[in-house]
Parts: sequence; C-alpha cells; structure tokens
Amino acid sequence: MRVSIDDVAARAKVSTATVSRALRGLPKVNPATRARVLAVAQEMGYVPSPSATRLATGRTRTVGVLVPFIDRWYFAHALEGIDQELREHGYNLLLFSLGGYRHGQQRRFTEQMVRKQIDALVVLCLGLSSAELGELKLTHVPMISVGGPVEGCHGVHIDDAAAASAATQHLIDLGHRKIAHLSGGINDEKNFVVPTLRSEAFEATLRRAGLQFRPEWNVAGDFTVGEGAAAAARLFELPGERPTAIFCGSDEMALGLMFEAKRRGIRIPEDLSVIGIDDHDFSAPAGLSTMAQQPVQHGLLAAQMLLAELDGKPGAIHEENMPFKLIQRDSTAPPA
Amino acid sequence: MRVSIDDVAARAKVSTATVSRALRGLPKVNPATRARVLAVAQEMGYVPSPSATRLATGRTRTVGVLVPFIDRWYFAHALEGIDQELREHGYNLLLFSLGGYRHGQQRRFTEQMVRKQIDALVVLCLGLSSAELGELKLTHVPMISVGGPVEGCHGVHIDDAAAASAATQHLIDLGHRKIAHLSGGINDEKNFVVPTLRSEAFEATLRRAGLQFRPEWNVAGDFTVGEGAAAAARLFELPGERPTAIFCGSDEMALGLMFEAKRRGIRIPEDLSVIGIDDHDFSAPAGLSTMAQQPVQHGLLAAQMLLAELDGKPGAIHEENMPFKLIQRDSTAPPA
DNA sequence: CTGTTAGCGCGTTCAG
DNA sequence: CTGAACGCGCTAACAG
Repeated sequence: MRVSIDDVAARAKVSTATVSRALRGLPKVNPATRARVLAVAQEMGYVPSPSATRLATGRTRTVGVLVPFIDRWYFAHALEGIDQELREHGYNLLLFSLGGYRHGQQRRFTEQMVRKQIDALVVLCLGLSSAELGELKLTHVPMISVGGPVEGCHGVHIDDAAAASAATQHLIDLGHRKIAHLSGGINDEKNFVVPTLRSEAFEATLRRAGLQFRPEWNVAGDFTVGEGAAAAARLFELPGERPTAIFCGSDEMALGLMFEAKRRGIRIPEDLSVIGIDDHDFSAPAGLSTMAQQPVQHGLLAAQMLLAELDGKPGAIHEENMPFKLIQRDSTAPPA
Repeated sequence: MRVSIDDVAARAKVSTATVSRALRGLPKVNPATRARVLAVAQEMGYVPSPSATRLATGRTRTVGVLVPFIDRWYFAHALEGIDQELREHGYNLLLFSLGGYRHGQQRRFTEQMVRKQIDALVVLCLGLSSAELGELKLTHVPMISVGGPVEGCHGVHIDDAAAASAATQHLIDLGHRKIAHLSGGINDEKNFVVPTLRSEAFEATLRRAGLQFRPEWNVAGDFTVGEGAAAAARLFELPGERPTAIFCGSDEMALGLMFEAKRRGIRIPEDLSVIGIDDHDFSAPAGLSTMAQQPVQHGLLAAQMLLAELDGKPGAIHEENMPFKLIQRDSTAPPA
C-alpha cells in the first residue's frame, strides 16, 4: 500500500539519495539512472510523503490565507485568483476564515495556526491590530495584504480614495449637486480602513466641487445587500429635500439600495442616480454603473509576488496599485 | 527562536517523553511534573512542530475541501460552515478549487494533492467520475459530499427533487397553469446531477397536476445571474403565448431573470410569478420567493460527521437529508 | 555521478 | 509514574 523512498531505492538498486535527486530533477544524475528510477517509482505508485519532506526541508509548500468572511464577493474572487496561481506552482492553500471581524480573544490565529504550517501568508481585506501584526512579523513569514492596505505590510489593491473620488466625480460631471453617500464599515473593526478611505474621498471630492456635504445624507451599511437596503430605507425616510444621486461604497450595498428604491417607487436613474464600486457579478445584469475592480487579478498578483519571494527573489513583495475603471450602465444619468 | 521539545525537556529536567505526555494531557503523569512542564513550555513559548507530529503520527489534522468554484453562493456558505466546525476542533482546512467543472487532464487532483496531506475530504457539489472516485477510495480517506449527491459516497444535502417539486407545486397552488422552467446545468458536467434532479422533478410535478410540459419553455442557465438573465431573454423573445409563472433552478438565476424582466417592462408578480431555490443573500432584499436551504448548516454537519469518524466512531458518516422550506415573498402571486 | 551518514522534531513502545 | 531508544520518510552534507 504505502511505498516509501527506500522501497523504490531497493527496487531500482540505487541509494535513497539518488532516488530523491532523480525524482526532484536535480542535476548530476545519470540520465539512464534517472530514467530507471522514474520508471520504478511510477510502476510502484510512489508519492513522496509531504510530512517527511516538510520536516526535512522546513518548507511546507503551503500558503495561508487569512480572511474575515468567505461569502463576500471580493473575498471569494480574490481567493479564486490566489488559488489558481498557487495550484499552478504546486503550492497548497490553507484557509483561515475568522467568520467575522471579531477582535481580541476570538482571534488568536497567529500562534498555533501560522507556526510552521505555512511558508507565506496572504491577509485578505483584514485590518490587523499592531499586536497581531507584530506577532506575525516575528514568525518571519513573508506576508502580503490584498484588497485593503495593512499598515506595515505591502499589499495589492486599488487606490480606494482615487476610485471613490472618481465615482463621485462621475455623478458631479452628470450635473448632480445633491449627492448622498452609503458607506461601508458600520460593523467593521477600526483597523480596516477601506470604508473610511472611500468615505473621506467622497467628502473631499464634494467639497472640491464646491458642493455641500450633508451629514444626514451619509448612511452606513456593512457592505452587504441586506444592510444596504436597510440603510437606504433610513435615507429614503428622511424628511425634507431628496438627493438626486448617491455614491455607494460597494456594489452590493448599491444593489440593496436599488431594491429598496424599487419597492418605494423611486425610479432609477430618473429620480435617483446610483453608482457603486466593484463590478459585482450582479451589477451588469442589474444595470448598475460602477467603478470596476478585478479581485481575481489582485489575488493572482499577490500570490505571484509571494511565490517569487519564496523562490529566493528578495524584494519581490511590494506595494501595487491595481487599475479600476468607470463602467457606466443604466443607473446613472443627469438629474431630471 | 525555534524551541523544540528537547529544549523544554532539558529545562524542566525531565525526558522528552514526559513533556510530550504532559502537554497532550495524557494520564499517568504526576500533577506536579505536569504543572512544571506546562509552565516551562509556556515561558519558552514552545509550540510543537506540526510537520514532526504529522510524520510521527501519520495524521495531519487537516481536512481537504474540493470545490468547483468558490465564488458561488452555495459553496462560499458551505465553506464557512465547514471552516467553523474544523477550526473549533483544531483542524486545518486545505482548499482545492478546480476553477470550474473541467474534466479529464485538467483535474488530476487525487494523487499528489490528497495523498498524505489530509485526514478526510469534503467534496462540495462536485460530480466525480467513477475513475476519480475509485482513486479517492483507494487512499482510504474518509469522504463526504455536500450539496449534491455523489454516487458511492455519503453526503449531506437537501432532497433536490422534493424541493423542486414543492416550488413548482407552490406555483400550481397559486393557480398557475402555464409554467416555464429555467434550469441550471448548461455548462456543468454530466456527473453533477443536481440540475437534472430539479428539472425532472419540475416536469413530473407538472404532469402529475395534469399540466402541459412545453419543451420550448424550458431554458437553461449555469446557475449564475448573468446566464440567468441571458436565458430569460431567450424565453421572453419566444413568439406566441407567454407563461404566467416560472420555476428557476436557483435564486441567482431567478434574480437574473427578474433583472431582465424589469428591463423589458414585464412586471413581477403581475405579469409573471417567479420562484427559485436557495434563499440567496439577495433574495430577501429583492423580494424573491424561494425554497430556502441552509448551506452553512450543511457544511457544519458534514464536518461534524467527518470529525466524529476521525475520532474513532465508525459509521459516523451517513446520508443526511437537510430541511428546506418555502419562503413566499413578493415575486409569486395568483395569475392575473 | 553516487552512496553513507546524519539529522529534521516528535510520538511511542518497553523497561525500570 | 518516568526515561532511553527507536522510527516516521525524506533531504542535505560529505565522501568517494
């Protein structure tokens, strides 16, 4: 059943060292010998034991991915990209989901989980506390963030401020003056800065255009459709003047808002223009204008940088700003 | 930096064997000794090397999860459930994404990937060929399927035929006679039977009610919004009589259809009733009636069964039918 | 080019 | 209750 390297060596009449070298394609092995070893290994169905290899080399050929949730558009797609790249290079992907942005005791992942289990780590859209970051640094595991800047750690992501600003500017360019904002981050931890970056950019862009920033037109969701719809309801029920456009911190919240608008007979874009960020799978079918980003590419690139670093190319891990672009669909138009 | 069991043993003035026993809570260790060892280990920051433990015990404390995609509602949620349960018991989750339902050469995961890397395997909504199944069986790794029946392998999932039948019956009960069907599985592999089960149940339920089954009203998507919308477009452009209701093989496709309907001015539910299966995150905000299932629970239970089996309880892995229930929202109503 | 010899770090008999 | 010694399966020097 379980055939080990010694069995192969015996059968091929060579030493285990030679088998090891032959199988791993190392130089300095007689082609004839290599061929024989390969043949024997093949016919015996030999597969090296990863555990033994790990113990001997100290490398696991495994990359860890730390993620707050997996059931969110950005995370799932970034994961797909990371996985593709890793798999292609024979690396394993060990998934650590925190099941939420919990803090403190709930999140003691650093020690047991990371220790000697992985060669590198991807931190997905997750604000880490400085204590957590410190612990991770101590393990000397190469590390990179994806989807949101993490202080003291390189990462690949879009320029959130620029993207938010461009989205807001699109509304302004269409002629809107009364613009509201549906921001993310209502339940997120302090260290996850993405929602803040987007909100601040929104406000700055408004002011730069000489427009009024109204705090009451600033509602918050948590990046989900459900909370997006709930926040929209709060906004729509505000007395007084109505905004003619709204910038949402994510497409998923924007879609929630659109559902709520439809329920109330608010027409989009006639009564209200809506723009989000992401280019979520639902956005095209729903006709939502958005600032598109490509999480799969983010994941792919991050994994590439990690693998390069592990491959002995120091400095391979660096900050990378990914492209985003406006996709105008049916949800934005000049104000009536 | 790296402190091993020998260091702890030396410092505590005991043998490595005693350290091992003390740390793992085995009986037959003097309480005083245990306390001292624990203290020393603690202060030295000792953490056992997983690689060494694996090699010595032959167990990896890792469960593999095989999944076609991760960026789909069902998979992401089931994964969340699996992860929760695993994490709680100190198990790792090794993710294998196939990035699609590819076949043949593209899918040689069985050997290298599974061999000696995992203690058990979860197969997520993935039809396996009999050859692949055979290979997996040979590894003697406990295995369970989630979300779709896999021949020759126990699993946890809903009764797809029953759920589809109930959804269809809901439309019939409302008084609909002209019912169409948006099925999944257009691009899926033959061995993934879920779409077929649902479609067949739809047809059978129709016939049982004495209603006509019209092949031309049977369009197919691939479980995504995009394809759902595309399929809906094909349906809506058919000449002649229009259906008054439609049963969709998944909520995501149903939502795609709703977007397409809105674009064409087809009112829901006035002109067309729509029901899906899942209770996708978008369904409640969108007001979509559905046959709800709970993938997180599916994943949780599957992981529990696997862990029980690994814990020495043979027969822990068995077939389990999970509940589903009708949630009527705004997308279904009696025909006009 | 190839074989020998040590470890890698821990679990596990088997004596004591 | 505790310790000594061996083995898990493979890689990495170091000879030859």
